[in-house]
Amino acid sequence: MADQPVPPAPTGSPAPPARTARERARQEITAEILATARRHLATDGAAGLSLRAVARELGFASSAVYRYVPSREELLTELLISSYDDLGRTAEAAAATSAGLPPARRWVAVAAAIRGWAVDHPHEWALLYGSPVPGYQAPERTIGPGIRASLALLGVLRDAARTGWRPPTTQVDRALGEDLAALGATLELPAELPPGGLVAVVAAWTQTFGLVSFEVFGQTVRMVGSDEQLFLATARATAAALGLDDAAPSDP
Amino acid sequence: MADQPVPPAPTGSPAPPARTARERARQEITAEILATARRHLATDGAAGLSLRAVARELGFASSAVYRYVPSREELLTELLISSYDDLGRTAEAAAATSAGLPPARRWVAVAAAIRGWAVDHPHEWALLYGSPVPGYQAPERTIGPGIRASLALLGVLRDAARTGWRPPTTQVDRALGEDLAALGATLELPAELPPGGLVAVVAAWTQTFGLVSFEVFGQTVRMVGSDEQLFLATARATAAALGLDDAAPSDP
DNA sequence: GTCTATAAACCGATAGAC
DNA sequence: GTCTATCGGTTTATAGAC
Repeated sequence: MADQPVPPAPTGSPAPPARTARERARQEITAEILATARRHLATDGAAGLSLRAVARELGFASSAVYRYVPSREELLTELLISSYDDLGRTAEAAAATSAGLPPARRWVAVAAAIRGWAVDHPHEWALLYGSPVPGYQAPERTIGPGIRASLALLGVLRDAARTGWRPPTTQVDRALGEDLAALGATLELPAELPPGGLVAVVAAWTQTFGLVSFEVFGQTVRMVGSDEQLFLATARATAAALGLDDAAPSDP
Repeated sequence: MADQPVPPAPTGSPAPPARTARERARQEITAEILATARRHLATDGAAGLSLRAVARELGFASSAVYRYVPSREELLTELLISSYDDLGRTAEAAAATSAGLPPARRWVAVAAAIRGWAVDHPHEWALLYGSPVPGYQAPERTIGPGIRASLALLGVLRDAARTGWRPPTTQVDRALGEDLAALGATLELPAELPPGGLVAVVAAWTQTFGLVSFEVFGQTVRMVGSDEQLFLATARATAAALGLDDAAPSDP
């Protein structure tokens, strides 16, 4: 559970100009609060997240926390965003690393990266993809980070589509077809890709995230000996169902 | 939210012998407690379920509840089991009703029944398939009811396999192959069905439940106009990926 | 079988002294 | 910027009278 201490320059840029010692301390303490809250997710879940408990563990009064975090709601939002970003970075890294591989291999690689993160951070996965937290409504600004991992996974298909891949298609009515066409545009899939092909994409996406949730939430417990092997085999099956190439293109 | 009052003979058997008025009252109050607790899931989630709140709403002292339910844990277990059973019955009914249809149609019918139940009972779905409740470990006796819906869905494949259907197969190593063979036996799938074919079955299963969870938990919000149409199209795509017949068998 | 009363905690949020 | 104190709630669970 060695959480990274969330360095002062989270965007990876070369250290912003200069900051007062005051502000640095502020950011450091805020980061500590977030890290502690993240740890508390494991024992109490998102619904049981308590500012007081965080303060207690950090050794200061509950009221002091309010100097850094305006409310419990905001703390939850920050947790949500930083977790989405962490998962998103992981998925994007796998997509980048696998850039040269055949599409089917890339699909499995990115899916496996998402699963790996989930298994390493089960309580954060629960925060992101589990039951909604009662009384909490995620604000709009969580949407961007929230789709990063999915975009990274589906980016594999976007890249494959650029070199001619087409998914199997399903018959859809006009209304759904239009919705799917818009969705395809958002994913930057080529316009030649028929809306009916997006159905298979949605199926593959939900298969991937669905099995991860099943595993993390204990639904597959003791079903097979190695959940990882089952996941990988399933990801390969889904890549095959999508018709993705599993071998390098036939140019020498 | 008209919950059924959980009739005294939940197994459907022809009303057990005779019971004292005492016992009847006991069961009725217990059922009322359960129904109220189920309603509370909507506002506070499973993690926030409170015996006291249930007692307050029912108009008696908190300590009185302990005459009917031994603990909060047990109440959660009863909720879990009765919800699993309710969903299971729904899925089984769809499987029975669709018995004469071609396998692909049956798959869609049972999947749609599961989704329908989830949309009608989102908070119970969250209890069954969402984040684990912190500090609560479901006892063994929840497993039986817990797999009813999945068995009903996969029973469509069992029936199809009896008339010759075979799924697309995926290469698996020996260890996973053995695990899958055992799983296939549990599902009463024909022994001729190769273990590598079980991978596609697992994928189809996780796709179905995964999309339902995505929808119920708000992950697909505003993605398309009709979540139901998207679900149905995806279920058809999954049935096609499994290679299920979509037309009646070719005997006159 | 239901009640009151109680123990021994917990929570978010704020006021105001220092 | 941190503290104490406080408001106004909340909880599980038990003891013991009726």
